[in-house]
Amino acid sequence: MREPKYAEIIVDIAHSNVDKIFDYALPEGMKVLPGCRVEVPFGSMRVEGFVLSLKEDTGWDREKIRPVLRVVDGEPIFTEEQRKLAAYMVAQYHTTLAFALRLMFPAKMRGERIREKTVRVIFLKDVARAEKEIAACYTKEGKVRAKNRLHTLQELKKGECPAAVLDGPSVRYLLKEGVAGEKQAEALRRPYEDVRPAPREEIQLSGQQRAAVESIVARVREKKRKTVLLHGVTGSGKTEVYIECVRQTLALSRTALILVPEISLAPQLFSEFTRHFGDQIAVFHSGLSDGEKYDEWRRVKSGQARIVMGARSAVFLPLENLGLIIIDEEHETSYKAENHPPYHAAEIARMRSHLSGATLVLASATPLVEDYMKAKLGIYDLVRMPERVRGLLLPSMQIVDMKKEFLRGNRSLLSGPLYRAMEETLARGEQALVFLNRRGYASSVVCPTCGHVRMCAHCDVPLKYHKAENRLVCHYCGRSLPFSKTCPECGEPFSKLAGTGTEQAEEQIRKFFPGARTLRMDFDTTRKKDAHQQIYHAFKNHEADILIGTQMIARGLDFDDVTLAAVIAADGLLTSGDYRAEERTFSMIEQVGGRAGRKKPGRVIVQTYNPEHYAIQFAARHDYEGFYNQEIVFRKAAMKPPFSRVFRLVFTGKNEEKVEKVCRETENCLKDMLNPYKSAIILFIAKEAPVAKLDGNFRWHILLKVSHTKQTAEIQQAVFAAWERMRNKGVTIGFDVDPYDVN
DNA sequence: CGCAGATACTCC
DNA sequence: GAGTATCTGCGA
Repeated sequence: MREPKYAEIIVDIAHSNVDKIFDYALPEGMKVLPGCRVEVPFGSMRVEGFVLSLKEDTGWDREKIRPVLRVVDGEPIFTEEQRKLAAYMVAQYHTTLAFALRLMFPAKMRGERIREKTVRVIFLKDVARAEKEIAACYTKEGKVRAKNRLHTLQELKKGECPAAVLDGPSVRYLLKEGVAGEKQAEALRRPYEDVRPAPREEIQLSGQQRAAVESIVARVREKKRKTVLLHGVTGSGKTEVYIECVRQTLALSRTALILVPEISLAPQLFSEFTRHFGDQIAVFHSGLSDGEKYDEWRRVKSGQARIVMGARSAVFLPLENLGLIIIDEEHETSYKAENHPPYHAAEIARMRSHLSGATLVLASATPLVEDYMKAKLGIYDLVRMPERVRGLLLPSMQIVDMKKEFLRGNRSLLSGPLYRAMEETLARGEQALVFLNRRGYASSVVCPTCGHVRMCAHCDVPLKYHKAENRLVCHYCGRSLPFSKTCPECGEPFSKLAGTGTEQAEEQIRKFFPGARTLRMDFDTTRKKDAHQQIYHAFKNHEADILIGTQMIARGLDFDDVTLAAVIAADGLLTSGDYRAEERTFSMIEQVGGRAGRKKPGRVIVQTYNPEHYAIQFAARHDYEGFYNQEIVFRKAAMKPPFSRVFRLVFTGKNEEKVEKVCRETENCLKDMLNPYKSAIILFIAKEAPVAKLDGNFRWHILLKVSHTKQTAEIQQAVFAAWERMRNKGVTIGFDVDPYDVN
């Protein structure tokens, strides 16, 4: 075969103007493969580009062809599978190929802003002389007279050693004498170095767990491209099932990917995996340092790591010969990216499973209704684990009507039943978990005279009061200002705090139970690195009796002594306006409740102003099936997803009139284009966004709800066309499909 | 006509 | 993304 002379290249500029293939000439002798990056001249610039393929000839005018200047990567940095994934995203989310390819490797690799870390390593060159040197470290009487040198020699006898941990003068001496040599060696930056494999115990699987493993592994073996929905109640032992499935997948010489909502919130899942698989695991999430990301990526790329555990972004890692993808807590919202592009990790995983023949497992105690529907329709295979391990029962649930509490004159956070339950729990020396989905001390500050609510100067949202700092904080842009009681509108010297957050909840609980030790886990107490882990371990070791927290205490945490879990305000999510509100309420109660009674019988108390609400009622009975049957009827009646699809365009900019103008123009433009699809359109509105201003930017949006028909894809293309036509007018336009958040 | 600002096209 | 060519509106 003749040498290829030309390369097809995508320049690394994320702009639709240049989102096409460019041909470049390969200078004689230049070695490059598809998947490598190269540097090329582009107009008056020099840019990085991705080589898509090589060819012997070009259809372009030879005069116009310019040469590749330099090869950036000796080896491809993305696989064929990843290229197809990127192409899939271009079609689904109307992004550019360059942008999609950037998701496939750590961002700092662009422009070669990160490199391998090397350390100076010292090793023994002359073992015989080293022995002599060791002998010389002792006096005739056998006393040590050169302690540092002796220690250095003894360390080196065990094997080569980084210079940084040895005594400098001794090393210099040994090098000068030719006893030791030095070299540069690569050092991998590893996250969680402290979590090391421990002797592993044999896993004893229950019958239910064994059945689940067998049906999943059978699909891995057959390379059956069918998604499995693993519906296992909280405490049904999913971790052991994952480990056993991964073990058998590795035994089939294939690799495994485990996605978790947030790695810091899955500490025991991670440590269990490390215990079993040690260095074969790579960890990947946005919290890693750039160096760690780069090195973990390379460990995956090189095949050193055959298991990946990571958050959403890990779905793009270059695992070859993928056999199994597990999405843990598949109902979690963190799997959805909101933009750039607005992908859902499960969608990408499904595509990967299709491309690689890997088995995709979606696991949850409370699956998304759209996924459960697919299981019911036979599109997914359903595997159930309805029982808790060790014969434990699901905790008993009690609903408390807060309207009645209010009428009785109880204005505090804790209802009578919850107060008594906490009292009993503490008396038994057990632990309680209190969930409240609002952080800070108070959720708004109101003037009792004129009714003025303190707002953020940059966002259209009320400020929250944080007592510890005595400041008003915006939970959207993060800005804060010192708190003053005086109303800035009317000068009234007092103000009223409304709405209880976790900070105040902790304060109230401390007042009620002065002897109890409390811990709080929310955004504010977990800002520091490893703070999650610290609070988790402190509570697990029973260094506190009550844990108060937001969302983050609802997920996969495992505490043996927790026998009471409380949901303070179950209505919090019901009023969010999101079409998933009911589903999220159900799953939140089930998840929080699932923290109770994992080793001994537990109970759950749910406080609400809507005790009759079906989401709360079904959760109280642990009846997912019942909830699903009701919810799917409502979804269908209201034509909500999965019976429809929602497209959203968000317009943001500093100039209020311009934002509105561009939004209205887009609306008109779309109106014409959507004419042929009138019958499929359920909702089409263009208006100011619910949060009309964010971080100084004004916001408008277009919501388009379309029934699921064959035309959905065409309508999506029309939305993309309108988006394309309206861009570059000084207003940023964001796009989202089936948004989780329409604020 | 002259000029500025918006818009369109090119880059292998 | 940056540089350049082309169009459009408007005062003179």
